[in-house]
Amino acid sequence: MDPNFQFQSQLDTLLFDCSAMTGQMSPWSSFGCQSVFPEAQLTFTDLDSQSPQLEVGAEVDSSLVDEPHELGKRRQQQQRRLTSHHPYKVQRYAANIRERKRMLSINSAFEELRCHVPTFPYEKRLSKIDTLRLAIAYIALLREILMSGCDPKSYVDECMKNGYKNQTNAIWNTSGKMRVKHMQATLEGKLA
DNA sequence: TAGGCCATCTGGTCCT
DNA sequence: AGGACCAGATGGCCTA
Repeated sequence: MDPNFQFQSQLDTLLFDCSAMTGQMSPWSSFGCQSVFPEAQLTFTDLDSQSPQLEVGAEVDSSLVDEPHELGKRRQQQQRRLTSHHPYKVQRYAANIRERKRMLSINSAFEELRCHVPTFPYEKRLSKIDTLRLAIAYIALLREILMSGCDPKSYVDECMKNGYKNQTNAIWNTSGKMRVKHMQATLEGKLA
């Protein structure tokens, strides 16, 4: 069997599987967290069609030309890219797909994490770095509350009045005290 | 328009 | 050897 054809078949399978998995890339997806941002749920096929790389004018298998549906088009595109390619390019293309898949899974995890840190409904989407910093600060605050043994609400009240003792609280970035108020509301709602 | 954020590609390194 | 992971480079989009 032609190695290129075999490789293409494997890629087809991979891309198709990935399309089916859209929105379920993360091992945390069982949390049922819905992303508000559709771009975070791009399929690999979408990404594939956006890829500017490896556009080489090559022959297209005539047996694929008549395929009417999207899968046929995708196959044609892949066929164009993969046939008559240097083996290195084929390997590189496969590596790019794996890398995109890996990044998607990371982004999916970020989406899950965003769902677990307190933000305002009207607040703009947290960046990745803000998500990480806020998560760290949130965990630190929860730990402080646990260690203090105080009532969570009164602890947050105390923080509002006197400021924080712990320097990690300096990381409450973008919204400052407003975010603390939101935390307070969150704690009241969740711990009441 | 500059800066921030992001997706993607790429080559290097490490691991299995 | 092949895949996973990582970091640098690049270009697009958006916002102040």
